Amino acid sequence: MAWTEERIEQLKKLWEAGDTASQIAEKLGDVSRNAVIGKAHRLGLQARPSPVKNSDHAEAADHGHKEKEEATPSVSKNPTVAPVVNEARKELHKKETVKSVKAVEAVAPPAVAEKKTEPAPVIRSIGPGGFQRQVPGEQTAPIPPAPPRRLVPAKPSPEIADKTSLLDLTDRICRWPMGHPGEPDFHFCGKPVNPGFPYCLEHCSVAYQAQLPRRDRRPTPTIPFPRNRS
DNA sequence: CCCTGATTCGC
DNA sequence: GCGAATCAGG
Repeated sequence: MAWTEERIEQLKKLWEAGDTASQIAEKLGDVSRNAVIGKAHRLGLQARPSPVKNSDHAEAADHGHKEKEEATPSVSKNPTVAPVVNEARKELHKKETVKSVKAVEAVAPPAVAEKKTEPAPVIRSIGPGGFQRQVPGEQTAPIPPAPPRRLVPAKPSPEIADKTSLLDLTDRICRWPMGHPGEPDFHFCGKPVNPGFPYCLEHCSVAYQAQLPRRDRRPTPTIPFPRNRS
């Protein structure tokens, strides 16, 4: 049966009232306990005391502490190590039952003071003169800004130096693109233009071709519109 | 063995 | 998104 509006409402109410998942499942009918739990999680309902979740019980209830508890003081608190330990535990649980804890500890190294401090790579843009700009949320200037006395126009790299860039284009020089936009050596032809055209003679011959008679033309291939998958 | 909730993962 | 299967503690 589907999760209708009403049933979701009942689920929320009963779950927050403290009913167990199986009780809720029974009251709603036509759903399993697992379905109730799954739905509750998907709805984001608050997690309630689970027997599996809290493994801190070692420190709270000290009475009758077994060697199992003293062997694993706070391993499950370490987020980087805990999954490994749990995985290893699952593996071992099938074969040996209890005493495997020490073996597990051997498998998982004592977490040698992992990175406590995140590097937190801050991306800053570089202002003129090479000083680093602050990012919007930043409170203190990261680097003492020491701009140079005056700004010198950067020289183009030698590969590009004699190439015709976008800024060099006039209506008298050929603007036929050489290479592909975005590539470092992209530039324009730059030769004198064929008067009245935006390109030089050579590139005009490429750009403008005589119209063939209709019957000799190749049909324009149809590019299929890509299916919109979701 | 029952109970519990949490998590995983194929559908 | 759904929920059976599974995990794991009480």
